[in-house]
Amino acid sequence: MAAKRPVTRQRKRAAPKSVRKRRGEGADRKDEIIAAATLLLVSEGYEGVSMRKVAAAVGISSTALYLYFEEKDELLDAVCYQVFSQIAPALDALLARDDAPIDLLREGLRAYLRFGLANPDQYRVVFLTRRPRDDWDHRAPLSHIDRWGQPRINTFMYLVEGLRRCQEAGQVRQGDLVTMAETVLAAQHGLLALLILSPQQKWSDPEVLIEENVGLILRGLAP
Amino acid sequence: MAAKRPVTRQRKRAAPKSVRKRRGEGADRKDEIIAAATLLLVSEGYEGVSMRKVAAAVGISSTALYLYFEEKDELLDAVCYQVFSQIAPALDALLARDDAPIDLLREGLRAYLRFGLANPDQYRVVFLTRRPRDDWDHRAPLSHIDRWGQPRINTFMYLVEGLRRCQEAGQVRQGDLVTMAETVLAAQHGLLALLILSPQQKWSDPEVLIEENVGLILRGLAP
Amino acid sequence: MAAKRPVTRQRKRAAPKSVRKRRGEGADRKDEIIAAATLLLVSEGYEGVSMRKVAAAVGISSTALYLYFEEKDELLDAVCYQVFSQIAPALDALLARDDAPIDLLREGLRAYLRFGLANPDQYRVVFLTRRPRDDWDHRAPLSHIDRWGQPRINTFMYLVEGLRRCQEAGQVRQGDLVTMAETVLAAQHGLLALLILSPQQKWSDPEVLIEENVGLILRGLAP
Amino acid sequence: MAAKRPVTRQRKRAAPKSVRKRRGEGADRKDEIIAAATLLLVSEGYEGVSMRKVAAAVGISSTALYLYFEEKDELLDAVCYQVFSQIAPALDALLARDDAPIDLLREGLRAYLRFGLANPDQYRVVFLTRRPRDDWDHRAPLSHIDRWGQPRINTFMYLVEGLRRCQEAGQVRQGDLVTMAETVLAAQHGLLALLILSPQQKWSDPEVLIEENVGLILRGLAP
DNA sequence: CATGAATGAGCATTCATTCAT
DNA sequence: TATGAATGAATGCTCATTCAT
Repeated sequence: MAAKRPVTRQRKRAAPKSVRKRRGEGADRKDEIIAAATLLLVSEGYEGVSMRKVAAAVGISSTALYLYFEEKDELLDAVCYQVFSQIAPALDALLARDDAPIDLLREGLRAYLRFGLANPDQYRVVFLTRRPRDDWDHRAPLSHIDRWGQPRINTFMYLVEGLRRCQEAGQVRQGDLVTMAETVLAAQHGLLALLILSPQQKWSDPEVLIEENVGLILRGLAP
Repeated sequence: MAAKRPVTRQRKRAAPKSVRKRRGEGADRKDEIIAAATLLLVSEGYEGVSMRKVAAAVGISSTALYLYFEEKDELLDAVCYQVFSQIAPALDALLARDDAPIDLLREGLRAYLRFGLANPDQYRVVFLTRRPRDDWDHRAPLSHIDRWGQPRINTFMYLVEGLRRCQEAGQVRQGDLVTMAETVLAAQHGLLALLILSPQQKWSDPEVLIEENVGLILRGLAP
Repeated sequence: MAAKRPVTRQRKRAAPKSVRKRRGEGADRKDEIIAAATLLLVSEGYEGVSMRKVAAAVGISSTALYLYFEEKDELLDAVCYQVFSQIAPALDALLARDDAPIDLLREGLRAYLRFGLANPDQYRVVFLTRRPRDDWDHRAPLSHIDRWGQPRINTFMYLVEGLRRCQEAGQVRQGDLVTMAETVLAAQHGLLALLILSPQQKWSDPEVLIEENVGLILRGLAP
Repeated sequence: MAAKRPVTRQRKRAAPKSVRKRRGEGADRKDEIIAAATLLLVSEGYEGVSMRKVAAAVGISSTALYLYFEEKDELLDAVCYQVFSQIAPALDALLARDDAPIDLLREGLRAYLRFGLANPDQYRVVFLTRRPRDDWDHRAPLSHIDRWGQPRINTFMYLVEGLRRCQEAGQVRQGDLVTMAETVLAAQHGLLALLILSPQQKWSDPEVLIEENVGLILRGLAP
């Protein structure tokens, strides 16, 4: 029933908007919008997010949305980025601990799955949707500035780093770190994909699947 | 009072159709429709498939679609079934061989990945698309009659069966077969999902990833 | 994993017509169609009658309907005529009895209301719908040939005749018979209109309303 | 309720894209829409009213309709309410007079018929059209707030009140007021229905029919 | 007699987006 | 900064009807 954007539209986002915000009000409003959209995304799912609904939720006209975001996709991007940036601190903290690397890896693997299951819609938007033009690079440095000048954090690199430490500690077999990380990521990603895209299936208990997944990966990585 | 008049009223529509679309040829037409829908599904995603677009692609009126499929979901079902039915024969052949179970499992795992990579669009259609209403049960018996009385083959059960034989032969650790199969499936599915949904990423060489994936899984499953 | 049910779904209508009709069955077929349409009209209401549904109910293609009726309205006409012709015998029988005219009138009034309530959809189609072109004359003779050469019976004239007899017997006040009949008809028609067009209203019990209606009319007509 | 459409609808097609329709002016636009819908309802019947047709008649896009009415039913409600609210004042005035109750009743009965005959289209809209979902209650108090919080006036209750006064004055027979009112309403309604829905019939003179109708009713009600 | 295939018009409603103010 | 008004395109689906066979 929902009408989608006609065709694949060009991103006009090349030039940053540089909204001049006075007294910080701009940013607040923007955050409000993102919050409302996030809520919608979470409660109604991807297709349930429409500009009208977001506007209604915030209490402004839909037109006003376009003051902050040039188009729907930009808003969705913002929502996802905001949510995903929440996982970084956890992984950061993990990396800072001085437990055995293998234990940290295990916890990191669990954390990733838990995060995905806790934010299925965002995960879906970011990782399970084919976007016409995808400007993301999983091999980018952990922390960097993206091509639109936005600061980004690359979760994949946390995994690479975790594996590197384990390798150094002799707790993980030798081999190319990136390939290894890709394989591990895939194994995790697949579980999330199944659980998120086919939620109506009678899968085993998520907690059990998490443990099985992490277990399989760690045994598979053992030297 | 009297009952009413019979008969002749003005014809509303007089104009004869000048050019007719070519007539359909029974099953051929149906296949044509399925093909067009598949193409659309692949190129525009689930939400991008509308009855009108399919009709336009085939070159018939959207109304005509309803001659062949009672509703949109039925058409989509047909598309998926057609794609899916291509996987089974290969797995069937595998199960028939009498090599060591672990070798068959390894080959099966490779075959699954190769099938996915060889048919990325179809894989995406069936396994990487969220269907609002999904009537499919991954735990159904390998060969069974579905609720519409149609014979079905369940690829997931090939995996369960392969694992069972390995377990019996002591080549795979003990544990719940279904959970184990789900975990293995996830690991494979994830690789395909990454490669198919983000083809523009600079992933490692597919053959290498296949071997890494299968290797990780088999080591992870070892007793 | 399994994909979905394929292709052709069961038609709801189970059996295609088993037996071929032989010669002279044409009229029967027509009656069959009328019967099916009547059933639909009654069970689903006016808007629920579509050519497709009628065809499906009879077990023929919708195209075939057009062999018997040039268009939908013609079929509906036939349905109504057939139904309304059922009231004539009852009124005929009434007229033939030799009770006191006033008693016959009373019974006739009741019969009309009961008939309308028993066939609300037909009543609605015939008397409560404004048809673009209405070729009917309430002052036509009781039994006559209409302009298309069809035999017709004019229920209004039963009323006139009933009133005439009462007048002759001194049981009804003097006055123009047609005007009087129109007034009586109106009083009855109005009750049916209310009950039929606003069935969800909490009207008093129909039987009570019938008696009240007939009572009001008879007292109003008294000399 | 004259057609207030101000107008200039001629720019329908001629206008190139850049030329905008004249902007609406709040309530005026709403009234315009109601007027157009009323016209359509009157000329094509309930089923003939579609949002598209209304929009086309007003000269705006069908989407714009939803700016003023949340759904079709809401528009239709507005149409009926607007029409209906024209009857009340006359009856109100009547009730305020202190003539003999029976005389007021007689005048009220005449007034009702005259109103109907003077506004046949509106009468038809409100009382001779079957609404799939009808939220009106003829037994509601004379003046009340309906379920949408709108003030409503219930003409039926004027009749009940008139009858009550007559009963009290011993000028009308005893009996349940509501049933009696329903019967009287029916008798009047029927006359209007006949005259309005079958205007091409050769009915007796309306003035004569009015007097006959009122006479029949009053004699029928006499103690 | 009958059908299978097809059509164009129509339905209510939702969408992202624009633009003058 | 914000809005009210508006739009074109799209959605799934049903309708009466036609026409070649």
